[in-house]
This record gives sequence, structure tokens and C-alpha cells, in this order.
Amino acid sequence: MTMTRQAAAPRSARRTGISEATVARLPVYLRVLTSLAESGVATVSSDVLAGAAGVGPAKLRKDLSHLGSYGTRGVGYDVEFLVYQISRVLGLTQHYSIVIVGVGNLGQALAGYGGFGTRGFRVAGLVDADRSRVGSVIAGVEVKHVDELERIIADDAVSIGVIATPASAAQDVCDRLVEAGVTSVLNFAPVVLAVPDGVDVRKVDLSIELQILAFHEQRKSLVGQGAS
Amino acid sequence: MTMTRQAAAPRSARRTGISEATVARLPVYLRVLTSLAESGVATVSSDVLAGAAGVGPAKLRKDLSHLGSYGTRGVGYDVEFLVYQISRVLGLTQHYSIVIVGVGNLGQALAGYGGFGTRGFRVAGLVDADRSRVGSVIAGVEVKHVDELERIIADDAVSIGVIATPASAAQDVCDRLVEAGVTSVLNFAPVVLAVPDGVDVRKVDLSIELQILAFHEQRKSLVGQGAS
DNA sequence: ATTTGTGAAGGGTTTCACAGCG
DNA sequence: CGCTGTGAAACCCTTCACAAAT
Repeated sequence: MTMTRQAAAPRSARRTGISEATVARLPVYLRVLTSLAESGVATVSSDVLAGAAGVGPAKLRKDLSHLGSYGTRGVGYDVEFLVYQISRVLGLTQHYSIVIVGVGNLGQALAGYGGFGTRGFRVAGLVDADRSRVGSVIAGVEVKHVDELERIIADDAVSIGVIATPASAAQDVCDRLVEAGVTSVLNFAPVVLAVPDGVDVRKVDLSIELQILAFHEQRKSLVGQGAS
Repeated sequence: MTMTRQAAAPRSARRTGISEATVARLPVYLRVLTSLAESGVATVSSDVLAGAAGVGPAKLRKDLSHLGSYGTRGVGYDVEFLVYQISRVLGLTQHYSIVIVGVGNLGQALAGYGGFGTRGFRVAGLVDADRSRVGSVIAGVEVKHVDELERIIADDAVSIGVIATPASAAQDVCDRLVEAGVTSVLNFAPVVLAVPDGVDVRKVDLSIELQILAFHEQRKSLVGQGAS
């Protein structure tokens, strides 16, 4: 059994012809389009949509062209139709059950996050190792002890696990998630997780984001002593 | 005044020759190296370090080669020395003051996050629009009302702002941060922020990460009915 | 003998610019 | 005339493979 660290899925998008970079932007377009639809906008041009999504118009059109020819030349895109098409491509027309491990401040923030309940994601479980937290109800879901993790995953066909534990517990939790059948992991703990092939891991790391900003901050203060 | 949305800094790394992709990985190496140093490891090879960081050895060596020739052939890299060099390149030898806007669960999680206090980042302020939260102390910092935002930024020379507010407030807060002199923003609200040129924005979006996982989940269930 | 540092090759992504369609 | 869809070019990033160094 090969144990790659932080498995990527680089070529998995090959079959559909939708690149990883495009997939990462589709949720942004989807959010903008949803908000446009709620405002009663019926059609939108690539220029306007790109502006609202923070990308260039050419990139947007190329991205959308990968899901089909859904625009009308001289007019633009039908907002409702695009919402549906992007949702379909992203797999949001299906239902996914997720489990959140770790119910500290971060876990609670995640559980209460609106984006989880909506759009096809259901919080099937909320577990913690600390028995003093077990039994409380957060965002309508009762916190269970982490001992019940495997049962919850099996009972609710959970395919996505969210790790919001301290770093020291993350790899153990990840192993248990994978062993119990979870094939996608969203990791908020500041560690590099090792997972078997076929399991996707995405990492969100606050301190890494800050350090990247620091790099750019630093170089802003060095302005002026440029070339010739 | 040009108002680009979600300003990137693609070519700003040009001057040093360190690419954006490399900068994004340096914090990962730094974390692994720090942990190795604490374990008393003195030197490490590119193979071992790459394994622990979840990247290929060639990529790691190319990344490190951009900061200088700090390895010893036949031996590897000196752990302590690399820690220092990466810290220096990332600008972590300087001190940055940050302000966190929004003290809900997420804001509290961020304030309490260890990675903030350490490594050159100081939480200079914690503000919220809700007066019922003002006055409480989180991770040793007293919560102030958002009216004091500008004063805090000026008094403490804050250069990095963290937005942990609801989506509806995020653009307003961002405008105020930028107006008060903040040049880097870490945004947790699910909106695309518009900022002037010269301001860096990084976005962390939970629901986008989930949707990307959903895309890959979806295609895992379509295994088997391949080509022809 | 071992491991780094790096040209060169290979892939992937973005941008350009315009043909094609409504 | 306006806007989409898309080859082609440009750019960036990764991977390979090996010479150079200890």
C-alpha cells in the first residue's frame, strides 16, 4: 500500500477536460451567479461576471467553455442556467454528508457556517475527544464523543471529513476517517497529513496564509531602490 | 484610481526571482524544519524533508535553490540554518501587527490560534460591531468596538487586517482597513473583495474548499464506465 | 558514495487576438 | 455591432537527469 503524503488529484480531472485551476474557480463564479440571480438579473456578460469574480474576461470564458457552449454571442450567459450547469459539474446536485472532528472555536465556527448546510452538504456528525463538550448542541447538531466516529460514518455514508483538532491529534483522526471509509478530507490542523492513494486532502492553514502575506508586505517596504 | 478586484501580486516576486508557487511552500518547509529542530535533528536531506513536507525532492531542491546554495552535497541541509534563511526570506524576522475584525466563533478561533502569536505576528487589536462582545478578553487581548479600528491601526502601525465578519460587512470593513493604511488583508468572509492596486488580498473560503472536494468525490463514484 | 544544484524538457495555465455567431 | 468561443503564443511551474561538489 503506497502512502503518499498530501495526495493531490492532478490528472483526475483529465477525463472531463476540466482542469484543476478551473475547478477551483467555479465555486467563485457560482457564488456570484447565485447572488446575481437573487437580485433578479437574468443574463450576464463575461466582462461583468469576470469583474465580479475578480478574474479576467478571457479566463472566465475559457473556464466556462470547458463545461459546454452555454453562452449566447452578442448577449452573454443566462444566469439561472449557468448556476445549474456549474452546480451539476461540481457535483452539488448530489448530497454529501460530512463529519466535523474537533468542536473548539474553529469547529463551532465551521458547524455554524451557513455554506455547510446549504448546497448539498449536510453535517451528519460533530465529534470531540473532550467529554465535557459531548452532549451540547451546536447549529442543531448534538456533539458526540469521538469514539462514535466510525459508527456515524457508516450510518450516514459520510464521505467527507473535516479535521478541526489540535495538530497532535490530526494524523490519528485522519487515519480513523480513512479507515472508516472517508475519501475526502478538509484539514485545518497545521500538519501535513499522510493518506493512501485515492484519498483527497485539502488543507487550510491560517499561519501559512499569514506568512505569505508577510512576504509581500516585506517587499512593499523595499520600494524605490529599483533599477537604473 | 484603479480598483481591481482581489488584487494578485503575480509579478511582485519577480525581483527576487522567488516564484509565487515557491513562496506558498516555504511556510510548509519552515514548519517541518522547526519541528525537526525541536527534535534535535541537525541536518536533513532533500529526500527526507520533501517526504515530510509532502512534495517531491526535485521540487524541494529547486525551491531552496532560489534562496541560495545552502545545502552541502553528499550531506544535506543544516536544519537551524535553513530555518533562519527561510524566516528571513519570508520576512518573519520583522514584526507585523495584525488586527482581527469580527469576534464570532471564527474570530475567537483565530485570536487563540498559536501560529498568530508566534513567528513575528502580534495581535494588536480585536474589534467587533456588537457592543455586547466589547470588553471581553480573548487570548489576552481585550475586544474593542469597531469604531476604534482606525485608531488601533494608526497607533500600532498595523499592516495586516484579518476579516472574520459576516459577508455583508466584509467590503465595508475592508474599505476602512485600506483607508486606514492596511496593505494586506486576509479575508474569511465569502465575498470577492475590491481593493486598490498595491493591496494584497488572500481569501480563505470554507465552502469553496468543500465544493472542490465535492467535485472530486463525484468523479470517484463514476469509476468503471470508461472510454470507447 | 551520496546528495545538491541546475540546464533542459515537458505540462499546464493564462493571455492574446480574432473568427464566428446572434 | 457585441459578445462568445477558441486556436496560438506566452508564461509559469514541475519533473527529469546528470554534472559538480564533498
